Amino acid sequence: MSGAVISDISRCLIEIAWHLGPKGINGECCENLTMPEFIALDKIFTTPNCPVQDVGYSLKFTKSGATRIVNRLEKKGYVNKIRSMDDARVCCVKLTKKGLRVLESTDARYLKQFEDMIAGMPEQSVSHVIQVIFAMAKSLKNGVPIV
Amino acid sequence: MSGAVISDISRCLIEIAWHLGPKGINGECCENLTMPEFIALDKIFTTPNCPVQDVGYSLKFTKSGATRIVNRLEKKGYVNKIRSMDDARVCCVKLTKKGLRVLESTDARYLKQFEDMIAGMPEQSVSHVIQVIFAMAKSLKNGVPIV
DNA sequence: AAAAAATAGTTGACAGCGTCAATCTTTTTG
DNA sequence: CAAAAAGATTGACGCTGTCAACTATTTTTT
Repeated sequence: MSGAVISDISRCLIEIAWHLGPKGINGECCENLTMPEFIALDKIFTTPNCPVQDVGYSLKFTKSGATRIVNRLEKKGYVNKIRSMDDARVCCVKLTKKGLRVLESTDARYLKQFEDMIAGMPEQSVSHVIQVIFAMAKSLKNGVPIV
Repeated sequence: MSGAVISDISRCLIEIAWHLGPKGINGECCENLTMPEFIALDKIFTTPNCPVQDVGYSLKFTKSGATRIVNRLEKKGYVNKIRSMDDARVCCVKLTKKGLRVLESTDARYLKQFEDMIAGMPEQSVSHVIQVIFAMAKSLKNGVPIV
């Protein structure tokens, strides 16, 4: 790979991250959720008896950051915290009905963005793009944390 | 497209944005630059006599946000502001040597990330993935601003 | 079994960041 | 020339995550 291609790849990745992610500090991704809040909600949804810290792990936040984001979600009515029966140090975070609803119904923004993006790249076949996106997401999710 | 695929696509896009982007509020993307700062620097690099507001446009910041980020870059020694000869209202922002250097030498993190990502998706051909990434970035960059 | 260490979570102080609205300066318009 | 518009800046503000200290509970040591 030539130097030019390398820096182009960097720029492209940054471009993708920036446009797909929240803009500015108050960028909302859906309803009144920021992107980290959405990710937290999804983590809570997919983790049975999710401890507060697990939310932090999936966001790469410190444990106090985890507490704060969970508290924010609780204040917004999307989750509840319940002391674990097995270990009284642990708080199990659970989605409320409202949280489940917002999670299930807020793919709209990203789908729209996907459609706009696809519309701008007619030379690519949709199913190819979807394949690559799926593979990228899977690889990034499982990958070693970035230094 | 089925509902499941739609929500999968949303999750994937969020995953990609999150892992490629800065984590947490102080997420740095390279040296001591945040991702918006890097984008600003790149914009300044590619725009002759770049006015402060242009930086804001490319980041979708307000003009005061633009002032703030340019000031931050100036404080870090990456850019200089010079009053325009043609129009004294305008500040031309220019890269310093240090700014040019950081811009030229900080593709490493993203390249590493790209390589890690590629390594995690062996079923995809590298050139194919690069094609899709380029097309995605181009489409997102030119696309209509996201609501 | 008591003491020590580890673990989960919380909180106050703090700093970074972008917005808003007001303001200043310079340029353009009518 | 007066009024409006445009570029940039600034103070106040709110949101967000970190750090370090602290509480409470559980596990390990001895």
